[in-house]
Amino acid sequence: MVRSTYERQAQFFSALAHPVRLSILDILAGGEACVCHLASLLQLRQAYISQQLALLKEAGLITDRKEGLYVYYSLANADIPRLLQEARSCLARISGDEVLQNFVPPKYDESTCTCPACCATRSNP
Amino acid sequence: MVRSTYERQAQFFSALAHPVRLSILDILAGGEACVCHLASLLQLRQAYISQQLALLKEAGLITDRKEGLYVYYSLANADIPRLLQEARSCLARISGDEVLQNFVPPKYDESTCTCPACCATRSNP
DNA sequence: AGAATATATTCAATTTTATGAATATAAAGG
DNA sequence: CCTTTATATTCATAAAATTGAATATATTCT
Repeated sequence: MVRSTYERQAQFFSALAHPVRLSILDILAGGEACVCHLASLLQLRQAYISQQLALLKEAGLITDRKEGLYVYYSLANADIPRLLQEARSCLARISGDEVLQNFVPPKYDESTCTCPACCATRSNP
Repeated sequence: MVRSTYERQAQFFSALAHPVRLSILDILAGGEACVCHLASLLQLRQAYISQQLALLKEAGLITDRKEGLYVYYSLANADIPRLLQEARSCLARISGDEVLQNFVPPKYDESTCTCPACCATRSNP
């Protein structure tokens, strides 16, 4: 029973153990986003983003909301960004890496996002 | 450069994404321990424990100290237990699991440890 | 030096994960 | 109804992680 608890914890960390998934979580920390938006910001194929989103959702880290053709994803819990930041601080101390210590999630330029949802919003202000 | 930062974070989480490694870290949170002690408490083969320790050390999570035949491992940083606890809380909230919310690392009965180091200490108080 | 013992490493086999490519699904609009 | 379009899924392959077995290393003791 203790063993299975550790297995769940390990699964949780596994879901976080991927650079693209971490990037997605950091973006979602700024608010919900649709698949095409994430694909545009990260410059990755839509199908690939969908795969990672499915995994994050399976892990319970994100939820989704449908609106017409779009599917908007958001963090399942508001504590997640704090956990990620704590982990980064911990890693920074462990490795003595100042860059990591002062790491802040990159600020993507939303105004140049080429995703359909963004483009539609821009033309209909 | 941001990409490589995310890769390092992912590697860090990967090191944590394993039930046995998490168990080891929880034990080390209570103080340093030698390989035979860990093997005895967790009832796993010595070679297997050594493998996991090597991985944790490579990830920078633990350090080691040699003393005679024994090698004592300890946490590389005092914040690690807190991070693990935060992660558990986060997972507990996400999954709504009360058991996990109130999870405390199991208390192993050190007095019945059959490892040579412990046995030697018991006979030489 | 040789034996005993705690720990580390290497190797191989299995399983899991990552990822690209292709395709399916579902909603909206004409 | 048919087309378009955003998203999801399936499949195949490559890469990586897991783990058992065997063996190597290093330290202590006689």
